[in-house]
Amino acid sequence: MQEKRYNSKTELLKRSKEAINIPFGQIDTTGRLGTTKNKGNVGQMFEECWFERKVNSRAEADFIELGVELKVTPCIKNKSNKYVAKERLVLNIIDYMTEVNKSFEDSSFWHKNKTLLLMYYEYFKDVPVSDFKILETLLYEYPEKDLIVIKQDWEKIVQKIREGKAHELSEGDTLYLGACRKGAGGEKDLRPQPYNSVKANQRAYSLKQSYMTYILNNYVLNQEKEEAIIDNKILLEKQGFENYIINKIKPYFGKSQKELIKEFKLNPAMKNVNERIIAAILGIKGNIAITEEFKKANIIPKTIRIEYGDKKIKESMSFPTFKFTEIIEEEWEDSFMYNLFSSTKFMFIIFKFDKNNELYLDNIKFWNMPVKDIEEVHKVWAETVKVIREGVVITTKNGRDFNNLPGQSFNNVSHVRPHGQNKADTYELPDGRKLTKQCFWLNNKYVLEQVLNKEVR
DNA sequence: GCATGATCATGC
DNA sequence: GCATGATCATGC
Repeated sequence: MQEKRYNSKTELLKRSKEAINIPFGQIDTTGRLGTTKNKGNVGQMFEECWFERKVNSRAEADFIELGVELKVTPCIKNKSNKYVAKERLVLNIIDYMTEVNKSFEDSSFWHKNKTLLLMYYEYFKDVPVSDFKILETLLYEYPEKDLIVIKQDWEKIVQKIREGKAHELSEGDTLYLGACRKGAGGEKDLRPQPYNSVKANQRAYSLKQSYMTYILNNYVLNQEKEEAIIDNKILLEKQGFENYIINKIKPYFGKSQKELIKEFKLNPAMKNVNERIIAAILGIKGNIAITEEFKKANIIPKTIRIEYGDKKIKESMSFPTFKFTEIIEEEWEDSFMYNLFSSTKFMFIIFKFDKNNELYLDNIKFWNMPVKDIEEVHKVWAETVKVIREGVVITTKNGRDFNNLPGQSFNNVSHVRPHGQNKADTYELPDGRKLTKQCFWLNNKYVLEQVLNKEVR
């Protein structure tokens, strides 16, 4: 096959846009779509059938003459009928052995993925791929502000490999550019790393799902921009994202909640008053969670209140409820909980009680769950699925129902407990009975240990 | 005091 | 109407 050449990025972009709204089945002239389960086949089909290029696995960008990498990527409408990226965008596999000797500018990531031709298509469950259509396309180059963060993400990933910790890499370590697992994770997907004899899971660079959603909303669908926190690129470059935020809040450490409420003229009755305080300090009007940077990086703020003397945190930390009939259909690697803990960074807003029981702002800590603890959540998840499949055993004592889902004594990291509005707030079990909505919680002791960075058990 | 169940209150 | 953060209640 004679490969077609594209003379300019404009010509390439124009060609990509001509594919909008044409069902994939009409574009696929080589039968690539229906033949394999290879997830890459949509991209390969476009490369071959639409752009008339040979499919390859070079370290170079697909359109080598223009330095443009082609990515065909799915989006879906979420519950609120808004378009979101369906998944992270997986880029090239990280060769731990060679990447450590490179600088960002000559890294394999930058070499191949400097400019992306993004083609977003809408994905529908239970609909054949041949019916999918391209929604919109764009040539994407990282905005300067994002590139600062992406460089820092890359440094963080490579630093971990240099420390002999490639096996501890996690998507939650970084903000926009992640190191996501690639392959099933079994023995055959283990790769050598240069500074440790322990083999590490194969991982690939990826743009986080949250970042892909951001691109979709802001550059493809041209929706309204979110409020941004970062307003000083030079400081950001110098300090890094986390320290940039921490340093903005630091002058207020040690101030009492009362003082801060007064200073920022907040309504003390607001249930999220602690988060409002931090938002006010950062100079933003809306919620921290919906600012541009927090959405892009999938950072969830969580307020934590520690009893006097660092003794304990009263309550465990809750997460969204799950449907019993849905969780039993999940695979761990694609499960909600795995995705949550492997790709989310949390911003812990730490308040402490002093000896007069007065609450004061103590610290800010960015945290993501270490891989070994994600494995603990895996155990709780697996037990939960097992109990639901076998039929939840409910015993009633003094008018209270007790179930055999994994409780706090089952595991040091996480447990499952009710989380509904009342007893009538239920989901159906696979056998038709109804049970109060449940969710995963992080054990209060575990959270305390992570926040204080020491053993408390 | 802790584990576990239950439910309140606010805001979207 | 419901998700979510927060908190209370009970009994071992």
